[in-house]
Amino acid sequence: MRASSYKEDPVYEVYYRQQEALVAQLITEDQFESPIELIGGVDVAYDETSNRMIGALVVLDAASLAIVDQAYHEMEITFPYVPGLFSFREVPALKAAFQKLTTKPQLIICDGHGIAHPKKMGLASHLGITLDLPTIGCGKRSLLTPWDKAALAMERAATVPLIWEGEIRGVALRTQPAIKPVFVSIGHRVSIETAIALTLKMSPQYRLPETTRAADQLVNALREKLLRITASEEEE
DNA sequence: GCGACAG
DNA sequence: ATCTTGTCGC
Repeated sequence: MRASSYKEDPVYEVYYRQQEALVAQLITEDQFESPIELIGGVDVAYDETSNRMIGALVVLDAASLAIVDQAYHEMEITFPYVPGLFSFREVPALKAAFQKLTTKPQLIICDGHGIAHPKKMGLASHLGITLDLPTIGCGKRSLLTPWDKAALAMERAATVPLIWEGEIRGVALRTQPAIKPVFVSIGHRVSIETAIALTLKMSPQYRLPETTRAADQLVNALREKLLRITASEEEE
């Protein structure tokens, strides 16, 4: 497991310094009231043509997986996609969506990493600290490559650690037998054990957690609506 | 020097 | 992320 180098673009210096300040507030152990019954999922969609984005947050009942509440926020895109600074792009819209919720979740599973990030400040950690809420990072691809693919057993719940600078920053986790794993890490105020257990609980049937799938569906429906509006304005 | 690089 | 045609399988 090679500890790859991580380059910081001097252009974004101020944001890297901000990440260092945020890491000081990071909590990597369970700190919440049990039981967790309401879990949130997030996703963001983009329309580069209109330079607008939609952040969505869906709240599910952890036992039934039923949707309890949902909210979204549309706004201008204000930050480019830069690997390592992803959270600065998505947090503003997600924070605004969170504030519109009637029923707040007790924890959020994010579409992106937590501390499985070169500076331990992926989207999940940044959002968790911003909202002061427990969060789990659950990405579709690892940012900390490479990982030991051959060591990951085929059965559901199999894991293999993601190592970075000699530390276990997260795990590759198979949520379904023989299916490509997801990459789970501590976001904020949860242990890795809790992060894995809740990710599995919320992924009874598909590769991705139901929270992520629900947020994904909402954001795609909203995006279609946004594109129709953008198109009709261009006709005028 | 080039590549790799969450969504 | 978004774009984008077909294709394989339950």
